[in-house]
Amino acid sequence: MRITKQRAAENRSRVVAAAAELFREKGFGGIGVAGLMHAAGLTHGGFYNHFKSKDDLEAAACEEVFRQGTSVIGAVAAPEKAADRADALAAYRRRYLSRRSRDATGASCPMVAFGADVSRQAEPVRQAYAKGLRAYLDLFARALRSGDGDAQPTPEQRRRAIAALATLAGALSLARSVAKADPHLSEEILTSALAELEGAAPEGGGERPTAPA
Amino acid sequence: MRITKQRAAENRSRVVAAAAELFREKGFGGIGVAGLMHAAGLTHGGFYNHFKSKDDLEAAACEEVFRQGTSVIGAVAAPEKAADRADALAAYRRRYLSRRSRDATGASCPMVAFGADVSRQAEPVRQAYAKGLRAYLDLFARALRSGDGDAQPTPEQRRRAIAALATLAGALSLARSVAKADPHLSEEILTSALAELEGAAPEGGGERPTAPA
DNA sequence: TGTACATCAGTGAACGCGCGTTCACTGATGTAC
DNA sequence: TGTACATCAGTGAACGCGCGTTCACTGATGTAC
Repeated sequence: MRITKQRAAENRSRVVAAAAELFREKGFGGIGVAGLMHAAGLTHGGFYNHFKSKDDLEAAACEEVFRQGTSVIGAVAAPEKAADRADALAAYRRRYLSRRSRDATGASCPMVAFGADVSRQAEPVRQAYAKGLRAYLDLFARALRSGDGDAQPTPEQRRRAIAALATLAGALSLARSVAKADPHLSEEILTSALAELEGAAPEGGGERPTAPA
Repeated sequence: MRITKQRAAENRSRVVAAAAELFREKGFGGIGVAGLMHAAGLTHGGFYNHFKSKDDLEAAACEEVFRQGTSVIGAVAAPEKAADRADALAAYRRRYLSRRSRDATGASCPMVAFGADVSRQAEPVRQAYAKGLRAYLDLFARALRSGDGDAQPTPEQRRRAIAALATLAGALSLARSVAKADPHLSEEILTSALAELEGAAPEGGGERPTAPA
């Protein structure tokens, strides 16, 4: 039952998409080859027509997830005017630290979904992850540059981008880890981190709300 | 070959200690019952004399790891004088965001080691984790209170404690995830987060190094 | 204190199960003429 | 354009393996007298 080359490529994409969702939701070890193929509407035997191994798919899924992530943050970094970027960034923070985003584990950002596991995976997965994170951080730093022109972010802006990303990812991870067992604490974590980031005015022009008057 | 009750209790402790280390290093799914028992110098058959299930040991290991963590942060929160706490906190941050701590995966803080996985584990594990995190956060907020007396931390100090913890855990997690594939980026993440936290002066009395003069 | 026996922590073989991977097979697609 | 055949994506059974868990057994410990 040979099928069209185009159809085969679509099938491969569906497997990668299913993996991108299910690996984030259940972890790399929490879903098997058979389950992934089934989620893509196929049987498990054909898996090795598309991928060298499960590791290979993990790397492909990692790339796919970062591709989505960089697309989102790319839109935040894109506006010409600094004020527009600041607005986009503020909206991004609020979305990132929302209950909706906390509970959408299958659509999560890769840093939170894969963070603890990626260093335990095979080398191609780690390479794909590192490459994705570099791209993501470069864009995030660009989103923080303060001028209206095309200037690259300063080292100071890059430093703050890294710290802000650590706070975002750390807070989402903490909030998610206690979401079921202590919803109140989970909420407190989200709102506290958000308040800190708003107060710290990552766009470089604002001031802390609690700063001495 | 029945053994002393005291010896049996010591054996149980050794299994929990091995699990606390190996679960952090390899993840809950990365080490099996047989491997854990072997690491404690026993054979796997006796496992169920001490624990109801692997889940049960996971919860016990989680408690153990938080017991260690709260002991460390408790020492930071303990000093009577605010300046002593500030010094202890600064030392804690530098230790937490060091290469040594990044590479010591088996001795890691539970937020980074278990963060992504804990919400996928059985309920007792999530309960143990949530209880541990509450205790840890309470102490961390106490470490940030600014007065010399016995005063509880203010809501503002608690908020900043949560945000600082998110930054610490997020940065360590990011740094660890790219440690092998991109050591330079890993280092940059550690130093950037540390600089941001030093600048933000979490003890409440300092000022940002980049604040307008 | 000494004796007799029940208890139970530890052992290692065995279980059923799900995993990643391999394989012979199918039959529509792609291609050579 | 039509025909003949090689290709190869997909199927489902089968593989070896490691996992969590169970079990009959051992023998020193703990206890009742």
